Amino acid sequence: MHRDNIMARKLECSGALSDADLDRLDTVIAEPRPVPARQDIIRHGERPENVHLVLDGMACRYKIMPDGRRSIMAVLVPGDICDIHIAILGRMDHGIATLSDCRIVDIPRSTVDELLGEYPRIARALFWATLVDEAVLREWLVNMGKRRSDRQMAHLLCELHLRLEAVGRDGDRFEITQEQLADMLGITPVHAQRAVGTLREAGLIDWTSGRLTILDVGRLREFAEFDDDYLHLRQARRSS
Amino acid sequence: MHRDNIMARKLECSGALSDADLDRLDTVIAEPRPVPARQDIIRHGERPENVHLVLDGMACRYKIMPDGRRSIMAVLVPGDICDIHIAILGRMDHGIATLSDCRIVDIPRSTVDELLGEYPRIARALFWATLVDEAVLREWLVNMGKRRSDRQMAHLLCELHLRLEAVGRDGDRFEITQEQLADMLGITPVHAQRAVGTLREAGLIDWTSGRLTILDVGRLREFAEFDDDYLHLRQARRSS
DNA sequence: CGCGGCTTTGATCCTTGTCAACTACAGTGG
DNA sequence: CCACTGTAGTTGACAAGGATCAAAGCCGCG
Repeated sequence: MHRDNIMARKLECSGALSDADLDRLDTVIAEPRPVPARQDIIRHGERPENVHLVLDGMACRYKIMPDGRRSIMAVLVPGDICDIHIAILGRMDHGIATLSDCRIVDIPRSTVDELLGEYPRIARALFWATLVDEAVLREWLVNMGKRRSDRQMAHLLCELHLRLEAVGRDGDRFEITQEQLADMLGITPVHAQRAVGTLREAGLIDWTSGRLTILDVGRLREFAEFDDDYLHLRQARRSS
Repeated sequence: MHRDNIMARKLECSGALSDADLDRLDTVIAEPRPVPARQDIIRHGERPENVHLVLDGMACRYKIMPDGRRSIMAVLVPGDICDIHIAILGRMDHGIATLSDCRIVDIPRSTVDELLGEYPRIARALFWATLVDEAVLREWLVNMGKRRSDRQMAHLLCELHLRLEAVGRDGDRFEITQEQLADMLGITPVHAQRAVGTLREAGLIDWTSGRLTILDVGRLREFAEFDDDYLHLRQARRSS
Protein backbone atom coordinates (compact mmCIF):
# COMPACT_ATOMS: atom_id res chain seq x y z
CA MET A 1 0.00 0.00 0.00
CA HIS A 2 1.40 3.36 -1.01
CA ARG A 3 0.17 6.37 0.90
CA ASP A 4 1.21 9.87 0.15
CA ASN A 5 1.88 10.31 3.87
CA ILE A 6 5.61 9.80 3.91
CA MET A 7 5.80 9.20 7.64
CA ALA A 8 3.17 6.50 7.42
CA ARG A 9 5.03 5.00 4.49
CA LYS A 10 8.18 4.83 6.52
CA LEU A 11 6.68 3.58 9.78
CA GLU A 12 4.74 0.97 7.85
CA CYS A 13 8.10 -0.74 7.26
CA SER A 14 8.13 -1.66 10.92
CA GLY A 15 5.32 -4.07 10.22
CA ALA A 16 3.55 -3.05 13.39
CA LEU A 17 0.76 -0.80 12.18
CA SER A 18 -2.94 -1.38 11.60
CA ASP A 19 -5.04 0.60 9.11
CA ALA A 20 -6.51 2.56 12.01
CA ASP A 21 -3.00 3.50 13.10
CA LEU A 22 -2.19 4.67 9.59
CA ASP A 23 -5.34 6.79 9.54
CA ARG A 24 -4.35 8.33 12.85
CA LEU A 25 -0.94 9.18 11.42
CA ASP A 26 -2.57 11.04 8.53
CA THR A 27 -4.03 13.55 10.95
CA VAL A 28 -0.71 14.53 12.54
CA ILE A 29 0.74 15.90 9.31
CA ALA A 30 0.00 19.62 9.38
CA GLU A 31 0.80 22.17 6.70
CA PRO A 32 4.55 22.04 6.00
CA ARG A 33 6.77 25.04 6.55
CA PRO A 34 9.59 25.86 4.12
CA VAL A 35 13.05 26.25 5.66
CA PRO A 36 15.97 27.47 3.54
CA ALA A 37 19.27 25.60 3.36
CA ARG A 38 21.82 25.87 6.17
CA GLN A 39 19.43 27.04 8.79
CA ASP A 40 18.93 25.72 12.32
CA ILE A 41 15.72 23.81 12.93
CA ILE A 42 16.52 23.31 16.58
CA ARG A 43 19.55 24.18 18.66
CA HIS A 44 21.52 22.33 21.31
CA GLY A 45 19.88 22.67 24.74
CA GLU A 46 16.48 23.78 23.51
CA ARG A 47 13.18 22.33 24.76
CA PRO A 48 10.71 23.50 22.12
CA GLU A 49 7.06 22.68 21.98
CA ASN A 50 7.19 20.88 18.65
CA VAL A 51 8.74 17.76 17.24
CA HIS A 52 9.84 18.12 13.61
CA LEU A 53 9.38 15.92 10.60
CA VAL A 54 11.28 16.29 7.33
CA LEU A 55 8.96 16.27 4.32
CA ASP A 56 11.41 17.39 1.65
CA GLY A 57 15.11 18.07 1.46
CA MET A 58 17.93 16.92 3.70
CA ALA A 59 18.84 17.96 7.24
CA CYS A 60 21.48 16.86 9.74
CA ARG A 61 22.23 16.39 13.40
CA TYR A 62 25.35 18.22 14.44
CA LYS A 63 27.52 19.32 17.33
CA ILE A 64 30.00 22.14 17.55
CA MET A 65 33.30 21.46 19.34
CA PRO A 66 34.77 23.99 21.78
CA ASP A 67 37.23 25.05 19.06
CA GLY A 68 34.44 25.67 16.57
CA ARG A 69 34.75 22.58 14.41
CA ARG A 70 31.49 20.92 13.44
CA SER A 71 30.61 17.24 13.50
CA ILE A 72 27.62 15.92 11.58
CA MET A 73 26.40 12.76 13.27
CA ALA A 74 23.40 11.95 11.11
CA VAL A 75 21.60 12.90 7.92
CA LEU A 76 17.82 13.19 7.91
CA VAL A 77 15.90 12.46 4.72
CA PRO A 78 12.19 12.86 3.96
CA GLY A 79 10.08 10.83 6.37
CA ASP A 80 12.57 11.08 9.22
CA ILE A 81 11.53 12.52 12.55
CA CYS A 82 14.20 14.89 13.75
CA ASP A 83 13.79 14.97 17.45
CA ILE A 84 11.64 12.50 19.31
CA HIS A 85 14.28 13.41 21.90
CA ILE A 86 12.24 16.46 22.77
CA ALA A 87 9.21 14.40 23.71
CA ILE A 88 11.14 11.74 25.61
CA LEU A 89 14.40 13.16 26.86
CA GLY A 90 13.21 16.72 27.32
CA ARG A 91 16.20 18.69 26.11
CA MET A 92 18.26 18.35 22.96
CA ASP A 93 21.89 17.28 23.38
CA HIS A 94 22.70 18.35 19.81
CA GLY A 95 21.45 20.69 17.12
CA ILE A 96 19.60 20.04 13.88
CA ALA A 97 20.06 22.11 10.75
CA THR A 98 18.98 21.93 7.14
CA LEU A 99 21.55 20.93 4.52
CA SER A 100 19.39 21.88 1.54
CA ASP A 101 16.10 23.70 1.20
CA CYS A 102 13.53 21.75 3.18
CA ARG A 103 9.87 21.49 3.98
CA ILE A 104 9.29 20.74 7.64
CA VAL A 105 6.16 19.71 9.54
CA ASP A 106 5.76 20.71 13.18
CA ILE A 107 4.12 18.15 15.44
CA PRO A 108 3.09 19.34 18.90
CA ARG A 109 4.71 17.50 21.76
CA SER A 110 1.28 16.73 23.16
CA THR A 111 0.41 14.85 19.97
CA VAL A 112 3.51 12.72 20.30
CA ASP A 113 2.70 12.08 23.96
CA GLU A 114 -0.76 10.96 22.92
CA LEU A 115 0.57 8.66 20.21
CA LEU A 116 3.06 7.11 22.61
CA GLY A 117 0.54 6.68 25.42
CA GLU A 118 -2.53 5.55 23.57
CA TYR A 119 -1.39 3.94 20.34
CA PRO A 120 0.98 1.17 21.41
CA ARG A 121 1.56 0.02 17.83
CA ILE A 122 2.47 3.51 16.72
CA ALA A 123 4.71 3.80 19.78
CA ARG A 124 6.31 0.58 18.72
CA ALA A 125 6.79 1.84 15.17
CA LEU A 126 8.43 5.02 16.44
CA PHE A 127 10.65 2.83 18.62
CA TRP A 128 11.47 0.83 15.51
CA ALA A 129 12.46 3.99 13.61
CA THR A 130 14.72 5.02 16.48
CA LEU A 131 16.44 1.63 16.51
CA VAL A 132 17.08 1.94 12.78
CA ASP A 133 18.59 5.39 13.38
CA GLU A 134 20.78 3.79 16.00
CA ALA A 135 21.86 1.08 13.57
CA VAL A 136 22.86 3.75 11.06
CA LEU A 137 24.85 5.50 13.74
CA ARG A 138 26.70 2.27 14.54
CA GLU A 139 27.55 1.81 10.89
CA TRP A 140 28.89 5.37 10.70
CA LEU A 141 31.08 4.59 13.67
CA VAL A 142 32.49 1.51 11.94
CA ASN A 143 32.85 3.47 8.73
CA MET A 144 34.82 6.19 10.45
CA GLY A 145 36.96 3.86 12.51
CA LYS A 146 37.89 1.28 9.95
CA ARG A 147 37.66 2.64 6.42
CA ARG A 148 39.98 4.96 4.54
CA SER A 149 38.50 8.25 3.48
CA ASP A 150 37.73 7.31 -0.13
CA ARG A 151 35.89 4.11 0.80
CA GLN A 152 34.26 5.90 3.68
CA MET A 153 32.97 8.55 1.30
CA ALA A 154 31.73 5.88 -1.09
CA HIS A 155 29.96 4.11 1.76
CA LEU A 156 28.21 7.28 2.84
CA LEU A 157 27.05 7.97 -0.71
CA CYS A 158 25.71 4.43 -1.05
CA GLU A 159 23.72 4.87 2.15
CA LEU A 160 22.24 8.20 1.14
CA HIS A 161 21.39 6.85 -2.29
CA LEU A 162 19.51 3.91 -0.84
CA ARG A 163 17.72 5.87 1.86
CA LEU A 164 16.51 8.46 -0.64
CA GLU A 165 15.33 5.83 -3.10
CA ALA A 166 13.56 4.00 -0.29
CA VAL A 167 11.28 6.98 0.23
CA GLY A 168 10.75 7.54 -3.46
CA ARG A 169 13.23 10.36 -3.97
CA ASP A 170 16.00 10.58 -6.54
CA GLY A 171 19.14 9.22 -4.90
CA ASP A 172 21.45 9.58 -7.90
CA ARG A 173 22.21 13.23 -7.61
CA PHE A 174 22.16 15.52 -4.65
CA GLU A 175 22.95 18.98 -3.67
CA ILE A 176 25.63 18.96 -1.03
CA THR A 177 28.96 20.66 -0.44
CA GLN A 178 32.29 18.99 0.13
CA GLU A 179 32.51 20.72 3.48
CA GLN A 180 29.26 19.10 4.58
CA LEU A 181 30.53 15.71 3.45
CA ALA A 182 33.78 16.31 5.33
CA ASP A 183 31.89 17.08 8.54
CA MET A 184 29.97 13.83 8.15
CA LEU A 185 33.10 11.78 7.63
CA GLY A 186 35.21 13.43 10.30
CA ILE A 187 37.83 14.61 7.83
CA THR A 188 38.92 18.01 6.55
CA PRO A 189 37.33 19.62 3.49
CA VAL A 190 40.66 19.47 1.69
CA HIS A 191 40.87 15.76 2.25
CA ALA A 192 37.23 15.26 1.31
CA GLN A 193 38.19 16.86 -1.98
CA ARG A 194 40.88 14.21 -2.51
CA ALA A 195 38.39 11.44 -1.78
CA VAL A 196 35.96 12.98 -4.27
CA GLY A 197 38.81 13.13 -6.76
CA THR A 198 39.55 9.43 -6.32
CA LEU A 199 35.93 8.43 -6.85
CA ARG A 200 35.69 10.69 -9.86
CA GLU A 201 38.83 9.29 -11.47
CA ALA A 202 37.45 5.80 -10.92
CA GLY A 203 34.35 6.83 -12.86
CA LEU A 204 32.07 6.16 -9.90
CA ILE A 205 30.76 9.68 -9.46
CA ASP A 206 30.65 12.98 -11.27
CA TRP A 207 30.89 16.44 -9.77
CA THR A 208 30.11 19.22 -12.19
CA SER A 209 28.54 22.61 -11.58
CA GLY A 210 28.57 21.96 -7.84
CA ARG A 211 26.35 18.92 -8.12
CA LEU A 212 27.29 15.41 -7.08
CA THR A 213 26.02 12.62 -9.34
CA ILE A 214 26.41 8.91 -8.76
CA LEU A 215 27.37 7.27 -12.06
CA ASP A 216 27.59 3.61 -11.12
CA VAL A 217 25.93 2.52 -7.88
CA GLY A 218 26.94 -1.10 -8.35
CA ARG A 219 30.64 -0.42 -8.55
CA LEU A 220 30.36 2.22 -5.86
CA ARG A 221 28.91 -0.39 -3.50
CA GLU A 222 31.61 -2.84 -4.39
CA PHE A 223 34.28 -0.24 -3.76
CA ALA A 224 32.75 0.63 -0.39
CA GLU A 225 32.04 -2.98 0.64
CA PHE A 226 28.51 -1.71 1.19
CA ASP A 227 26.01 -4.07 2.81
CA ASP A 228 22.54 -2.59 3.32
CA ASP A 229 21.67 -5.03 6.08
CA TYR A 230 21.91 -2.35 8.77
CA LEU A 231 19.26 -0.14 7.18
CA HIS A 232 16.51 -2.70 7.86
CA LEU A 233 14.63 -1.72 4.73
CA ARG A 234 12.98 -5.06 4.21
CA GLN A 235 9.78 -5.67 6.11
CA ALA A 236 10.25 -6.60 9.75
CA ARG A 237 8.20 -9.41 11.24
CA ARG A 238 4.49 -8.75 11.65
CA SER A 239 3.72 -8.22 15.30
CA SER A 240 1.32 -10.81 16.65
CA MET B 1 14.24 5.62 46.20
CA HIS B 2 16.90 2.95 45.82
CA ARG B 3 15.79 -0.45 44.67
CA ASP B 4 18.09 -3.40 44.31
CA ASN B 5 16.56 -3.98 40.87
CA ILE B 6 19.20 -2.36 38.73
CA MET B 7 17.02 -2.12 35.66
CA ALA B 8 14.30 -0.34 37.64
CA ARG B 9 16.96 1.93 39.09
CA LYS B 10 18.10 2.86 35.65
CA LEU B 11 14.71 3.25 34.00
CA GLU B 12 13.55 5.33 36.94
CA CYS B 13 15.90 8.02 35.66
CA SER B 14 13.53 8.53 32.76
CA GLY B 15 11.06 10.05 35.21
CA ALA B 16 8.21 8.21 33.56
CA LEU B 17 7.47 5.33 35.93
CA SER B 18 4.83 4.81 38.60
CA ASP B 19 5.31 2.55 41.61
CA ALA B 20 3.14 -0.06 39.93
CA ASP B 21 5.44 0.01 36.93
CA LEU B 22 8.44 -0.48 39.17
CA ASP B 23 6.75 -3.46 40.82
CA ARG B 24 6.05 -4.95 37.42
CA LEU B 25 9.71 -4.57 36.51
CA ASP B 26 10.73 -6.53 39.59
CA THR B 27 9.00 -9.59 38.22
CA VAL B 28 10.89 -9.65 34.92
CA ILE B 29 14.28 -10.20 36.54
CA ALA B 30 14.83 -13.94 36.52
CA GLU B 31 17.76 -15.83 37.98
CA PRO B 32 20.96 -14.49 36.40
CA ARG B 33 23.24 -16.69 34.37
CA PRO B 34 27.03 -16.36 34.62
CA VAL B 35 28.87 -15.78 31.33
CA PRO B 36 32.68 -15.83 31.24
CA ALA B 37 34.70 -13.04 29.67
CA ARG B 38 35.11 -12.80 25.90
CA GLN B 39 32.14 -14.89 25.03
CA ASP B 40 29.31 -14.16 22.61
CA ILE B 41 25.94 -13.40 24.17
CA ILE B 42 24.29 -13.05 20.80
CA ARG B 43 25.64 -13.16 17.27
CA HIS B 44 25.03 -11.07 14.17
CA GLY B 45 21.93 -12.25 12.32
CA GLU B 46 20.40 -14.22 15.15
CA ARG B 47 16.74 -13.99 16.20
CA PRO B 48 16.76 -15.59 19.64
CA GLU B 49 13.80 -15.92 21.94
CA ASN B 50 15.28 -13.85 24.75
CA VAL B 51 16.30 -10.28 25.32
CA HIS B 52 19.36 -9.91 27.57
CA LEU B 53 20.07 -7.66 30.52
CA VAL B 54 23.52 -7.11 32.03
CA LEU B 55 23.48 -7.49 35.82
CA ASP B 56 27.22 -7.52 36.45
CA GLY B 57 30.35 -7.01 34.39
CA MET B 58 30.82 -5.27 31.05
CA ALA B 59 29.79 -6.34 27.57
CA CYS B 60 30.00 -4.73 24.14
CA ARG B 61 28.30 -4.42 20.77
CA TYR B 62 30.64 -5.30 17.95
CA LYS B 63 30.93 -5.94 14.24
CA ILE B 64 33.55 -7.89 12.34
CA MET B 65 34.79 -6.41 9.05
CA PRO B 66 35.27 -8.59 5.95
CA ASP B 67 39.02 -8.58 6.63
CA GLY B 68 38.56 -9.77 10.19
CA ARG B 69 39.10 -6.54 12.08
CA ARG B 70 36.68 -5.86 14.93
CA SER B 71 34.85 -2.65 15.77
CA ILE B 72 33.29 -2.15 19.17
CA MET B 73 30.41 0.30 18.84
CA ALA B 74 29.13 0.36 22.42
CA VAL B 75 29.91 -0.76 25.93
CA LEU B 76 27.16 -2.20 28.10
CA VAL B 77 27.33 -1.79 31.87
CA PRO B 78 25.09 -3.24 34.60
CA GLY B 79 21.48 -2.20 34.06
CA ASP B 80 21.78 -1.97 30.29
CA ILE B 81 19.53 -3.98 28.04
CA CYS B 82 21.58 -5.52 25.27
CA ASP B 83 19.16 -6.09 22.52
CA ILE B 84 15.70 -4.60 22.50
CA HIS B 85 16.48 -4.92 18.80
CA ILE B 86 15.37 -8.53 18.95
CA ALA B 87 11.91 -7.62 20.15
CA ILE B 88 11.45 -4.68 17.78
CA LEU B 89 13.63 -5.16 14.72
CA GLY B 90 13.56 -8.94 14.66
CA ARG B 91 17.13 -9.75 13.75
CA MET B 92 20.40 -8.48 15.13
CA ASP B 93 22.56 -6.39 12.80
CA HIS B 94 25.56 -6.79 15.13
CA GLY B 95 26.90 -9.12 17.79
CA ILE B 96 27.16 -8.73 21.53
CA ALA B 97 29.96 -10.24 23.59
CA THR B 98 31.18 -10.02 27.16
CA LEU B 99 34.31 -8.03 27.89
CA SER B 100 34.72 -9.28 31.46
CA ASP B 101 32.97 -12.00 33.45
CA CYS B 102 29.29 -11.13 33.52
CA ARG B 103 25.99 -12.10 35.02
CA ILE B 104 23.19 -11.94 32.48
CA VAL B 105 19.41 -12.14 32.85
CA ASP B 106 17.32 -13.57 30.03
CA ILE B 107 13.99 -11.88 29.41
CA PRO B 108 11.58 -13.69 27.07
CA ARG B 109 10.56 -11.73 24.00
CA SER B 110 6.93 -12.21 24.94
CA THR B 111 7.55 -10.37 28.22
CA VAL B 112 9.05 -7.43 26.38
CA ASP B 113 6.13 -7.44 23.95
CA GLU B 114 3.77 -7.34 26.91
CA LEU B 115 5.64 -4.48 28.57
CA LEU B 116 5.65 -2.50 25.34
CA GLY B 117 2.01 -3.16 24.58
CA GLU B 118 0.38 -2.84 27.97
CA TYR B 119 2.60 -0.63 30.09
CA PRO B 120 2.94 2.60 28.12
CA ARG B 121 5.07 4.23 30.81
CA ILE B 122 7.51 1.32 30.82
CA ALA B 123 7.52 1.42 27.03
CA ARG B 124 8.34 5.08 27.29
CA ALA B 125 11.14 4.38 29.75
CA LEU B 126 12.63 1.76 27.44
CA PHE B 127 12.38 4.29 24.63
CA TRP B 128 14.18 6.76 26.87
CA ALA B 129 16.98 4.27 27.51
CA THR B 130 17.35 3.70 23.78
CA LEU B 131 17.59 7.43 23.11
CA VAL B 132 20.32 7.70 25.73
CA ASP B 133 22.19 4.85 24.02
CA GLU B 134 21.84 6.78 20.79
CA ALA B 135 23.21 9.92 22.42
CA VAL B 136 26.24 7.95 23.60
CA LEU B 137 26.74 6.64 20.10
CA ARG B 138 26.69 10.18 18.72
CA GLU B 139 29.28 11.26 21.22
CA TRP B 140 31.50 8.33 20.24
CA LEU B 141 31.20 9.44 16.65
CA VAL B 142 32.31 12.96 17.54
CA ASN B 143 35.03 11.54 19.73
CA MET B 144 36.38 9.41 16.93
CA GLY B 145 36.10 12.05 14.26
CA LYS B 146 37.44 15.06 16.06
CA ARG B 147 39.74 14.05 18.90
CA ARG B 148 43.16 12.58 18.68
CA SER B 149 43.85 9.25 20.26
CA ASP B 150 45.04 10.33 23.72
CA ARG B 151 42.11 12.67 24.33
CA GLN B 152 39.77 10.18 22.77
CA MET B 153 40.99 7.52 25.17
CA ALA B 154 40.61 9.91 28.10
CA HIS B 155 37.08 10.75 26.99
CA LEU B 156 36.10 7.09 26.81
CA LEU B 157 37.49 6.45 30.28
CA CYS B 158 35.57 9.41 31.70
CA GLU B 159 32.37 8.06 30.22
CA LEU B 160 32.86 4.54 31.54
CA HIS B 161 33.77 5.92 34.94
CA LEU B 162 30.62 7.97 35.16
CA ARG B 163 28.31 5.29 33.82
CA LEU B 164 29.64 2.72 36.27
CA GLU B 165 29.37 5.08 39.22
CA ALA B 166 25.83 5.99 38.14
CA VAL B 167 24.71 2.41 38.74
CA GLY B 168 26.62 2.09 41.99
CA ARG B 169 29.66 0.24 40.67
CA ASP B 170 33.31 1.15 41.12
CA GLY B 171 34.34 3.25 38.13
CA ASP B 172 37.91 3.91 39.18
CA ARG B 173 39.46 0.67 38.13
CA PHE B 174 38.41 -1.81 35.54
CA GLU B 175 39.50 -4.94 33.91
CA ILE B 176 40.01 -4.35 30.22
CA THR B 177 42.69 -5.00 27.65
CA GLN B 178 44.35 -2.44 25.42
CA GLU B 179 43.12 -4.36 22.41
CA GLN B 180 39.53 -3.92 23.58
CA LEU B 181 40.11 -0.21 24.10
CA ALA B 182 41.66 0.02 20.64
CA ASP B 183 38.62 -1.62 19.06
CA MET B 184 36.38 0.92 20.81
CA LEU B 185 38.43 3.87 19.63
CA GLY B 186 38.99 2.70 16.07
CA ILE B 187 42.77 2.62 16.43
CA THR B 188 45.36 -0.15 16.51
CA PRO B 189 46.41 -1.83 19.77
CA VAL B 190 49.93 -0.49 19.30
CA HIS B 191 48.64 3.02 19.09
CA ALA B 192 46.27 2.49 22.01
CA GLN B 193 49.35 1.59 23.99
CA ARG B 194 50.92 4.93 23.13
CA ALA B 195 47.79 6.75 24.22
CA VAL B 196 47.83 4.84 27.50
CA GLY B 197 51.48 5.82 27.85
CA THR B 198 50.63 9.49 27.45
CA LEU B 199 47.89 9.39 30.08
CA ARG B 200 50.15 7.47 32.43
CA GLU B 201 53.01 9.93 32.03
CA ALA B 202 50.58 12.74 32.76
CA GLY B 203 49.68 11.02 36.02
CA LEU B 204 46.04 10.64 35.02
CA ILE B 205 45.88 6.86 35.06
CA ASP B 206 47.85 3.88 36.24
CA TRP B 207 48.24 0.52 34.52
CA THR B 208 49.91 -2.09 36.65
CA SER B 209 49.41 -5.84 36.71
CA GLY B 210 47.10 -5.60 33.71
CA ARG B 211 44.62 -3.39 35.54
CA LEU B 212 43.65 0.13 34.54
CA THR B 213 43.13 2.59 37.38
CA ILE B 214 41.95 6.17 37.07
CA LEU B 215 44.09 8.34 39.36
CA ASP B 216 42.58 11.77 38.84
CA VAL B 217 39.11 11.97 37.32
CA GLY B 218 39.01 15.75 37.48
CA ARG B 219 42.15 16.29 35.44
CA LEU B 220 41.19 13.44 33.14
CA ARG B 221 37.93 15.21 32.34
CA GLU B 222 39.73 18.45 31.74
CA PHE B 223 42.18 16.75 29.43
CA ALA B 224 39.36 15.12 27.48
CA GLU B 225 37.11 18.20 27.44
CA PHE B 226 34.51 15.87 28.89
CA ASP B 227 30.97 17.16 29.27
CA ASP B 228 28.51 14.63 30.71
CA ASP B 229 25.51 16.40 29.22
CA TYR B 230 24.97 13.67 26.64
CA LEU B 231 24.55 10.91 29.22
CA HIS B 232 21.28 12.42 30.50
CA LEU B 233 21.99 11.22 34.02
CA ARG B 234 19.98 13.93 35.72
CA GLN B 235 16.30 13.31 36.11
CA ALA B 236 14.26 13.97 33.01
CA ARG B 237 10.99 15.85 33.27
CA ARG B 238 8.16 14.06 35.05
CA SER B 239 5.62 12.96 32.52
CA SER B 240 2.22 14.45 33.13
C1' DC C 1 60.45 -24.50 33.10
C1' DG C 2 58.17 -23.20 29.14
C1' DC C 3 54.15 -21.62 26.95
C1' DG C 4 50.72 -18.11 25.59
C1' DG C 5 48.55 -13.84 26.08
C1' DC C 6 49.22 -9.09 26.80
C1' DT C 7 52.13 -5.01 27.00
C1' DT C 8 56.02 -2.22 25.62
C1' DT C 9 59.23 -0.18 22.37
C1' DG C 10 61.54 1.19 17.98
C1' DA C 11 61.77 1.97 12.95
C1' DT C 12 59.49 3.01 8.91
C1' DC C 13 55.54 3.89 5.84
C1' DC C 14 51.12 5.64 4.72
C1' DT C 15 47.09 8.53 5.42
C1' DT C 16 45.36 12.66 6.74
C1' DG C 17 45.90 17.49 8.46
C1' DT C 18 47.63 22.11 7.71
C1' DC C 19 48.83 26.07 5.19
C1' DA C 20 48.54 28.63 1.30
C1' DA C 21 47.55 30.00 -3.09
C1' DC C 22 44.69 29.87 -7.09
C1' DT C 23 40.47 28.95 -10.06
C1' DA C 24 35.63 29.01 -11.07
C1' DC C 25 31.45 30.91 -10.68
C1' DA C 26 27.22 33.42 -8.94
C1' DG C 27 25.46 37.61 -7.24
C1' DT C 28 25.74 42.56 -6.63
C1' DG C 29 26.11 47.21 -7.63
C1' DG C 30 28.19 50.65 -10.48
C1' DC D 1 28.54 45.68 -19.43
C1' DC D 2 32.12 45.22 -16.05
C1' DA D 3 34.52 45.28 -11.62
C1' DC D 4 33.93 43.53 -6.97
C1' DT D 5 32.90 40.17 -3.55
C1' DG D 6 32.12 35.90 -1.46
C1' DT D 7 31.69 31.04 -1.58
C1' DA D 8 33.04 26.57 -3.10
C1' DG D 9 36.21 23.75 -5.28
C1' DT D 10 41.11 22.52 -6.67
C1' DT D 11 45.99 21.86 -6.17
C1' DG D 12 50.71 21.44 -4.13
C1' DA D 13 54.15 21.26 -0.43
C1' DC D 14 54.94 19.90 3.95
C1' DA D 15 54.00 18.33 8.86
C1' DA D 16 52.06 15.20 11.95
C1' DG D 17 49.21 11.46 13.61
C1' DG D 18 48.43 6.82 13.25
C1' DA D 19 49.40 2.13 10.93
C1' DT D 20 52.44 -1.53 10.21
C1' DC D 21 56.10 -4.64 11.09
C1' DA D 22 59.06 -6.66 14.13
C1' DA D 23 61.04 -7.90 18.36
C1' DA D 24 61.50 -8.02 23.12
C1' DG D 25 59.70 -7.98 27.97
C1' DC D 26 56.39 -9.33 31.42
C1' DC D 27 53.62 -12.36 33.92
C1' DG D 28 50.32 -15.94 35.16
C1' DC D 29 49.68 -20.68 34.74
C1' DG D 30 50.05 -25.57 33.69
